[in-house]
Amino acid sequence: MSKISCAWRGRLEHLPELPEVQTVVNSLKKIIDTNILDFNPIWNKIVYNHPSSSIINAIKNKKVYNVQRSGKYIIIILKDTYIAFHLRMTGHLYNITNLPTNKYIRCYFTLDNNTYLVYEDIRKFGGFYYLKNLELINNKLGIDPFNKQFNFKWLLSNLKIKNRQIKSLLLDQKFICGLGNIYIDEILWKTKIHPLRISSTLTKKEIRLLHKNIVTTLEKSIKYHGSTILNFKFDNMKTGGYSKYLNVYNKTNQECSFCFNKITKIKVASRGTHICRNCQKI
DNA sequence: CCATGAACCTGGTCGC
DNA sequence: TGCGACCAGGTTCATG
Repeated sequence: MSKISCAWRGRLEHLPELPEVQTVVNSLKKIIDTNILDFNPIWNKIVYNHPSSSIINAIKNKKVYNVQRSGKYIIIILKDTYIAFHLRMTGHLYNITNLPTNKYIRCYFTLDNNTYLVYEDIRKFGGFYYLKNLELINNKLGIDPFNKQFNFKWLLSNLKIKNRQIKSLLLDQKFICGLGNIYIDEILWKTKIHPLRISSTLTKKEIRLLHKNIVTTLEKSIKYHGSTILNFKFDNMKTGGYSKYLNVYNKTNQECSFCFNKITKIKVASRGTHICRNCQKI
């Protein structure tokens, strides 16, 4: 039993943000062109915008055209229909040959290639929207960090017109989509910006570096398949490799790898926030 | 406009 | 050993 709880602890360590969601999307490309034979909503609130049982027939016999990412959403494109999954904190979406049995499976889709698309979630915060178009999702999301229009000029002008705590603003998916608690702490530490700094007061120089660090940090994490443990099973554990590159997140009381001062944990926008008080000054 | 906090959840941890 | 209190956190919503 101790082995199990240890595994679960590891599993909870990191939450899905843009790089993790992109990694999941990449791993689900293999379900493209399969047909959905059946949908089993195990937890009745798994579909955000409908009673889950009411969409079973609508999903049956639909072909998967594509799987892509919008912000932290996983968009599964079916004919005239979209499934927009959000993993929230503890969600896991994966394609597997043998249906696992555990109490955290919230729903699964049976595919016509003898595999299953399984959704597991301890805390039941995740789920999906069943949609006819992506308007609802698009209205929730600001610019994607990998959009060409997300450049230094965009960031400069948009930070200047806001008077918000920089961490709170970067957490806002309607401003920039895809960032979350972990990468924001890392990015602000790298840029030597205190998370409580007001966005409009950042200097050009800081914003230039901030822009660069947002893009490069996400790129590097995607390269290492994120820092989230993906498709967890006892006999086949896939782990994202980025965890070892984290500098401040979950490093309270450890040494800052730049100045060797101790990392402190504070509260910003009601989130646990990790900073080096020496590198990041208000 | 902006900040804060509750609600949604469950498992893990800590203090007694 | 166990029990209550509290924490974690992405997002939405209500409130000041």
